[in-house]
Amino acid sequence: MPEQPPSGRRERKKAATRQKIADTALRLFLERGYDAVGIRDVAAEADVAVTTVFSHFASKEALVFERDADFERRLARAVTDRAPGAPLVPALRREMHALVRHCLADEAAPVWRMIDASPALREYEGSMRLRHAETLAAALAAEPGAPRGAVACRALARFVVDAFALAREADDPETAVDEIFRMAEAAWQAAEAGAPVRSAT
Amino acid sequence: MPEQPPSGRRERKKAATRQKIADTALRLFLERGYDAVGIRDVAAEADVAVTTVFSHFASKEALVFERDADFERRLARAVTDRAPGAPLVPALRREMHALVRHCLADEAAPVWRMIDASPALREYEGSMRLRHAETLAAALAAEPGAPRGAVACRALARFVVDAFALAREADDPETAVDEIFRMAEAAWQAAEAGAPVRSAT
DNA sequence: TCCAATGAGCTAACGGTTAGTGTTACGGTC
DNA sequence: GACCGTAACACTAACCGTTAGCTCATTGGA
Repeated sequence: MPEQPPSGRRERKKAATRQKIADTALRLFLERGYDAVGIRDVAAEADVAVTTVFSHFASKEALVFERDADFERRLARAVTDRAPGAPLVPALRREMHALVRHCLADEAAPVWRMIDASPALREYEGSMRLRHAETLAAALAAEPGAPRGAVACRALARFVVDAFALAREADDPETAVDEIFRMAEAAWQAAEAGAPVRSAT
Repeated sequence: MPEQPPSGRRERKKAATRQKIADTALRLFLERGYDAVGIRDVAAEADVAVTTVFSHFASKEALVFERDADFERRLARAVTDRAPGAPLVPALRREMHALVRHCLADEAAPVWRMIDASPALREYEGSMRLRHAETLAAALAAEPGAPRGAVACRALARFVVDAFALAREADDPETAVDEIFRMAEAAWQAAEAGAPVRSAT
């Protein structure tokens, strides 16, 4: 395990720089609008070089979604860390309720308004969620009880992350989550019934 | 109907220019690789100005997906133009089979290989399909028989376009389409049963 | 103490995209 | 058949996100 050696000031400084960049960027974006702020503005305001920004974040859009690795982790854990024998889909539904509430009611509202206003950010979020769906699909495929095919797992995973996007835009997000998960539950059962995963003769 | 007036040379020339740009671009992309060809190369080879390229196509990626408005239309028509009383989901399934076959077996193979090789193109395809899903959702919502809520329509629509992406990547695309549409059928029925669309007392 | 690693910086560019400004050629109208 | 508005196209010159290539300096370990 050659992993912990650089444990000290170095790491702290790096993390501090990263945080400073992210905070500055978000502040500027909210103050002046995402499109009206350039990377060079962010770098200048955070007092770092442009290249430093890109050494911490892969793209301008990534500055906005700095915290969204949580989303990925929480969905996967809702599957893997649930009580033994607990049903799968309801566990995902509960987690999704929490995620939607979290991003919808919070002080996070201005951020989401900004995202909705920018096509670039919406597009970025879309492909980010797709990556999240693949992670979830992997977790589903690793489920011991009642295994479906890989395709069914990926389909359900996409359905679940789609639920997030749809609920966020719905008039009544809570109801929308429940509605979509009724569909997800049915789809998941149909995948079990219909595709015996080539193990039965 | 203020729509047909400019029917003449003007339109033909415009269409010809557009086609020449698209053909040139696709040829260059396939010859040298998508990333190795710049917009300036395309413009020069098609003997037009760079700004002309962008007056016909919204982005570099759009040059590759020139023909994919078909996809959107065919899905929507599979819903609206089917025989009266014919079941919805099987009609979509048949159309999806045709679409997958069309893009998979054809001489279109090199194009799809190119798309799969480029993150930019994959991302672009993703958000394009999302737009297609919205069109399909609108068609579903306009269905007279057994209306579901808008959320259910959007959810099914996304499920259907996701089917395309998943089938294209699956080992056995035909079987994958069938598998996913078994799930879709179940989901659609669950949406009917569960959400009475606030018309029953 | 010296070294290797690595974070951060600078300069300069590349490539997609857009404003701004003309210039033509077409199509409909008198 | 001359006339005018429109829209396609061209050209220049940039803007902006992103990257390459290189150097500097701090840090942690030998």
